[in-house]
Amino acid sequence: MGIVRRTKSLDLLMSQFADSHDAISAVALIESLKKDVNKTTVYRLLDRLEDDGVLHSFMSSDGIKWYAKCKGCSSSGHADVHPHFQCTDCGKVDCLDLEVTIPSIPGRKINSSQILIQGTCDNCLN
Amino acid sequence: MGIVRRTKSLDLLMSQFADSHDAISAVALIESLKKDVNKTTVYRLLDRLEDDGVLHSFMSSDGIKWYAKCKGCSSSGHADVHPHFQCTDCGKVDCLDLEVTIPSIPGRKINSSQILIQGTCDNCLN
DNA sequence: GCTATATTTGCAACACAGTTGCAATAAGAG
DNA sequence: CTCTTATTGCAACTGTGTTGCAAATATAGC
Ligand SMILES: [Mn+2]
Ligand SMILES: [Mn+2]
Ligand SMILES: [Zn+2]
Ligand SMILES: [Zn+2]
Repeated sequence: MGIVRRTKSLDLLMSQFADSHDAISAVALIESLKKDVNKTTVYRLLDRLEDDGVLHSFMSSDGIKWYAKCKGCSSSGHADVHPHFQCTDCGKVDCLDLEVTIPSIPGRKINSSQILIQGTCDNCLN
Repeated sequence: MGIVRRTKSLDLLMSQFADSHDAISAVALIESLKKDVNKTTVYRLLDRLEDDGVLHSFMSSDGIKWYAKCKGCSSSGHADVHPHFQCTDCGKVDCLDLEVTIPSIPGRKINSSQILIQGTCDNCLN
């Protein structure tokens, strides 16, 4: 169930991701679009965009969902796997272009892994 | 705000963690204790036990909170940092005794990291 | 451009994990 | 045993996300 029609809501939502590669929380998206787009629509668009490989999502440790643009993913799968970094000072969350190797675990089959790193971003360090 | 008094609720809760080192979700704890302990009490005990370094917690990707026993932690800090593994077949979640190295990131200070690995557990593989 | 149709949307109501205020209960120090 | 204070249960609440359904609208075909 991906995106079929190019709607105003879709353009408004995607424009939120236009300027940067930072992640944006569903809650923040709903807040900044609330004049124009119903929250149900925001959630539904996010779901479909994730299905399409346009956005990917992850949970922060406080249980809220974040979205960011994919690079090189498609509806057949998310190939763009990477850790995420949350600044505990300013709250900004972004995707890290970083390879973290998960050692294989005897007797278990690993399908995916999510890494959330917390700390202070370069903006907040200075 | 840690645990001060040895209560019946506390014993009942801790007995859930007695037999294994698997993680247990807050939701599952509330369910299995519901005859004897109010859910508010369960949440409050879990908070305090985490403060005391007796339990540690983490979120699974569906946004629910899990708890497991600590090894060598105290109220002054959680030292026992490790990845968690969730079996997508049977739902079991456990702590991995495994060191994963997070490379340092230029311009950022890392304080903590959470790693959640998903796959199939040894029980479900056979 | 118009029409038909399937997709998308908004709304209200809901689900569900977790929290809060407060009065009642009970641990345990003395 | 008594008193103080931590703990508990309850009911009501918060916040994120979901669902059913009727109304709106994108767009393919003409
Ligand atoms: Mn990302
Ligand atoms: Mn653990
Ligand atoms: Zn920052
Ligand atoms: Zn399993």
